[in-house]
Amino acid sequence: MTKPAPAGRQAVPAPPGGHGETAAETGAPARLRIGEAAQRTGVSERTLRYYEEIGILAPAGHSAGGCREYGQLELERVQRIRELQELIGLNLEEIRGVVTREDRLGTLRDAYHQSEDPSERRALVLEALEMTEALHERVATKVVRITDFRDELAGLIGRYREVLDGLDAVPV
Amino acid sequence: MTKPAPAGRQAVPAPPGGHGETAAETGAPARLRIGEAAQRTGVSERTLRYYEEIGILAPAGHSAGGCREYGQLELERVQRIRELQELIGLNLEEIRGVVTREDRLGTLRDAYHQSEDPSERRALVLEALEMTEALHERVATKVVRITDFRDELAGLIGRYREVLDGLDAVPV
DNA sequence: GGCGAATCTCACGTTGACGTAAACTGCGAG
DNA sequence: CTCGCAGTTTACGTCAACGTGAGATTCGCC
Repeated sequence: MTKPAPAGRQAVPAPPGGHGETAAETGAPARLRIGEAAQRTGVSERTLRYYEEIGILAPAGHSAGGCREYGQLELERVQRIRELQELIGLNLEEIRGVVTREDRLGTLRDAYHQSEDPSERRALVLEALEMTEALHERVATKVVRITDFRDELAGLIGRYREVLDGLDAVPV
Repeated sequence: MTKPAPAGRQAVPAPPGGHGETAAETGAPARLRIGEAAQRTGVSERTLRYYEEIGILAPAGHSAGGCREYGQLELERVQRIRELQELIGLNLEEIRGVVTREDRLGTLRDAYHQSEDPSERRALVLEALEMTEALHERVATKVVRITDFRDELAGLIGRYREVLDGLDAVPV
């Protein structure tokens, strides 16, 4: 990581497209190489390669020479991964479970899969639904706990302020 | 960890005191040895020793033979540490910063320190206040982000349900 | 087509937070 | 007194999630 980058909540800036030739013109959805992809997402290049290595993030494609290329989808996926990792506290193994299930579901939307066995498609959606519900449950619990904790801190701050006022009332 | 223990939100059960001899009688505030302390807090004995090793949790005292003894305060402190660790995502180094500052402030409450330099006491409280405010800020940000994420998941669940209903409408 | 910057693929190193095994000790029951 | 258990110190092992070169390739600009 060369530049820490506020790590805040700015959305991943879409790949360039300076004036008019965004994607609809070129057909190619504006790909980034690993260096810039790393900068935009705020992770290291090594991290992107590692994510690929363990199978949670594949580049959108490769250049003729073999350089990884990432599109908007992949950048957002990195954000998703980081969110699950830092915010929820999942490890990459658990994250793999989440994203692969989402991927399998994503293939459903592709037209050439519409012909598949309907009951199997139902099973896929159901599986994704159940996993999402489990994740939601987990997150909801965490929201409650962390909210409580925040309020405790607020109370603590109030008491500190009182003590401080008490001390100020009796100056040196 | 021998018994996983739901890891939920039950308060740390106070050390025994079977019938009437809680603490006011014996003078000693009901100490536990490391094995039971570990069980009650849901961490391993190694973890308790490790916390001591890195200076974030000292046992209340030792038995004649050198066994560590933990009281209610220490058990709660373990919970606090785990909360900061798992819920907020602080590492033990950061946690050390939090708890030691709280400790230094805690000595203020001890009567025999009332005589200290008032301006120094003010500085101590101020320091703890500022650190707590910084932590509160950090936690508040996290609350917002994780709440958003939870709501996103809820929306996702809704859409999955719709898709599923759509599939069910066209039975096999 | 040449050159410096960016990427590539191994492959070993690191760090935090413990796990785990070994050898020793204190102590209450039988 | 001995057995056995819970506890102690010391020290090496582990695992995830990358960090960090080394040496070979590729990119893109002059």
